[in-house]
Amino acid sequence: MSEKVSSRKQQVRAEDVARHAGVSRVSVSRTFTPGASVSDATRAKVLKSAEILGYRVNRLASSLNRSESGIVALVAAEIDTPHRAAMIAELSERLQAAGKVTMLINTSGYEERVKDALLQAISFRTEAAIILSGAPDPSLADTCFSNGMKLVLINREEDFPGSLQIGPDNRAAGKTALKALLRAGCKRIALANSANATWSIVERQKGFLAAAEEAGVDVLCEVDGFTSYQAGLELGTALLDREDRPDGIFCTTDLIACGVIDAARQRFGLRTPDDLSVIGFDNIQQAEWEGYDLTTFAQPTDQIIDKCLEWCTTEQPSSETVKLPAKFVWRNSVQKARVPMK
Amino acid sequence: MSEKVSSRKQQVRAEDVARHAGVSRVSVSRTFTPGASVSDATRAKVLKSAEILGYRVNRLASSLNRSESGIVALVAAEIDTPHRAAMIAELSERLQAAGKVTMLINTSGYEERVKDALLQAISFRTEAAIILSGAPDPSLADTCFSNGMKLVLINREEDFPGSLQIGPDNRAAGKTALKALLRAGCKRIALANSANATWSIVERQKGFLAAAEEAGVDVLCEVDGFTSYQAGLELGTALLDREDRPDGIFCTTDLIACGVIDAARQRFGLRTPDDLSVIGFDNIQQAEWEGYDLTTFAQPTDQIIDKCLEWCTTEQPSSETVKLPAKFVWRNSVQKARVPMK
DNA sequence: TATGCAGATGCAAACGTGTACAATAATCAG
DNA sequence: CTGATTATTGTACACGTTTGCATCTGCATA
Repeated sequence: MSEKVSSRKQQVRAEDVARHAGVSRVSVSRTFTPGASVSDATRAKVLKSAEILGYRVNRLASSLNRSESGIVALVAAEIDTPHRAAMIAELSERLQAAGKVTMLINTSGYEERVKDALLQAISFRTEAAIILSGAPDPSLADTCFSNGMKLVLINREEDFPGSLQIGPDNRAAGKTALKALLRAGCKRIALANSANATWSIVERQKGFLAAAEEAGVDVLCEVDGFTSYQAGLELGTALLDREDRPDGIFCTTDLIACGVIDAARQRFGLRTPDDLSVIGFDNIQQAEWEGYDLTTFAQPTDQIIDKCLEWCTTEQPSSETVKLPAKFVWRNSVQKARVPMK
Repeated sequence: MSEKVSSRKQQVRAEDVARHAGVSRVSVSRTFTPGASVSDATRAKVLKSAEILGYRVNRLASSLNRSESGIVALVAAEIDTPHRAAMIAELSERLQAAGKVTMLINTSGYEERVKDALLQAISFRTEAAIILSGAPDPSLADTCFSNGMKLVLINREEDFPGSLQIGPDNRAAGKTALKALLRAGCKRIALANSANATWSIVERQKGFLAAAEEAGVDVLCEVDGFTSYQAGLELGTALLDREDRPDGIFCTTDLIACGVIDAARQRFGLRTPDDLSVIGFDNIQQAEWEGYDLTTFAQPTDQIIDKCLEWCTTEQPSSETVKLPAKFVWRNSVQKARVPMK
């Protein structure tokens, strides 16, 4: 039937344009290839015919004999989380500006899905895969490399040869958080973290606890639930319900911090910063909201992305681990300093 | 130099696998093509060799002579906005489950970028483009169709032949919002909306105002800023600062509603629902947070996506406009009914 | 006029895969 | 054992590009 033919032939090819413009097929290709040699007259004819016929270069086909596909894979879980969403928004924006195309691969759920994601990326001959959550099997990474793909791990610092590992200096931030709480005069200091936390989130906890040990102060640790607002509510409730109620809490995530603040306000009638000092991490949009006004750490998103793009566009990039300082953002969820700096 | 060769030849091809397994190249192709005829012995050999060599079918190449690329474009602006992010998370998840691959195109900024986005989608022979914000030029849409691409417009109901237009029934929701405020006994009713609102958001406003006129009540209209929390803060401040301070506000967006509630609480010491009733729209995650506990409308996300996928996988789908009811979500930002239902 | 040169164009061969068709091997009924 | 049927494999071409090489044109230089 004719339907079969139409569903087969419906694409406009370079040859159609060539025939319409009365030039050879290669001239069409050259017209759309920057730096190729075509006369102005030919180019004009081609462009006009292409416009009329609605022709667009088939990048699937052109990727075949060019070495670059122009596609970059973004692998991430829980992409509706504020910080993750902001990261993806920025990354896709910048990739686009750099002439790349982003393929989004959602890996929420099983950890196994990172593997499937990378296999998919390989299938589409992605130039690079930027992994925002989780980490691949080393052998799988090798398969990526052997197919000419670059690998970026954000927020992972494990030893992973051949890739770029980049993220904030989580330990240093944890340390800074403790100092800030001490300087605010907090006497009973606590930490609220999720039991299902990412590697990088656990690093923040470690940095915080290490600094506490160094300073010789006890820290009340409450670890439970997921990295979510709801977990924050519960963690906050558990902490504030104690007899030795803490007066300073470091939350490993802004979402948790928001939950803790709401628990304090709605369930205990406590206010930040007067009754309770709270510090978060990520600087999500809600941290700026008037109801929270959260003192927190801003992820060095811009610098991370800068480095990402630069590394990915390098010809033969070498393995690299980059730790960038997270900027401490002073707002109003922590008591003004009572203890003077020495 | 050898580097040039390696950067050229580094991809593992079906032919390499064939040679390694001692079979013909087509047998490799058939092994990875569901339903093709290969003997178990051959398939086993091929799979083993493929595993060893790290071979993956090049989908760019296979898309050339199959008619389907498996790629679906997601076109959206401001993808770090809570509702948008949730939508993208769900969509990418479901597309993946349906065996599709999602290409994310960020169109924040100029309206013109929707055009570039679609041109890019055509270049990659995307099977469909799902547009979450903005609308394309009709002539451009035709180019899409002539290249065999399907078009879905979410949250647009303009007449757009050849595409699926789907979204919540915004007018009906506006109407429901007004009734709810009246039933709560509100005397001075207001509407808070952004001056840069989307088409669908304006529909909510129209529905609300139409219902008000029908009921013979005056509505205080405050329209300014962007569709953001900050705009909500300012709109709320402006409204609550008036002599005839409103006691019921419909916000066309949850983000605006959160801003209004915070303005009430932080700047005027007013609480919902006692001093003020507030209704939002979108049912973003923050609406559920204890500090807001916002009564709002849930977008029929699941049904929208169901319909999307079904329509996109239909062979020759016909133009269709679908309006789905938005579910009213009762929480605690609106006074309990003082006026009995009649 | 002959020589060289640069720009424009065409031919043919890739890129890596899927599939119609023909050819071969295996199976089975008689 | 023969012919018919089926399962498997191989050959050749198609998909829509880009690109190396060769050709051709026009033009300035010696």
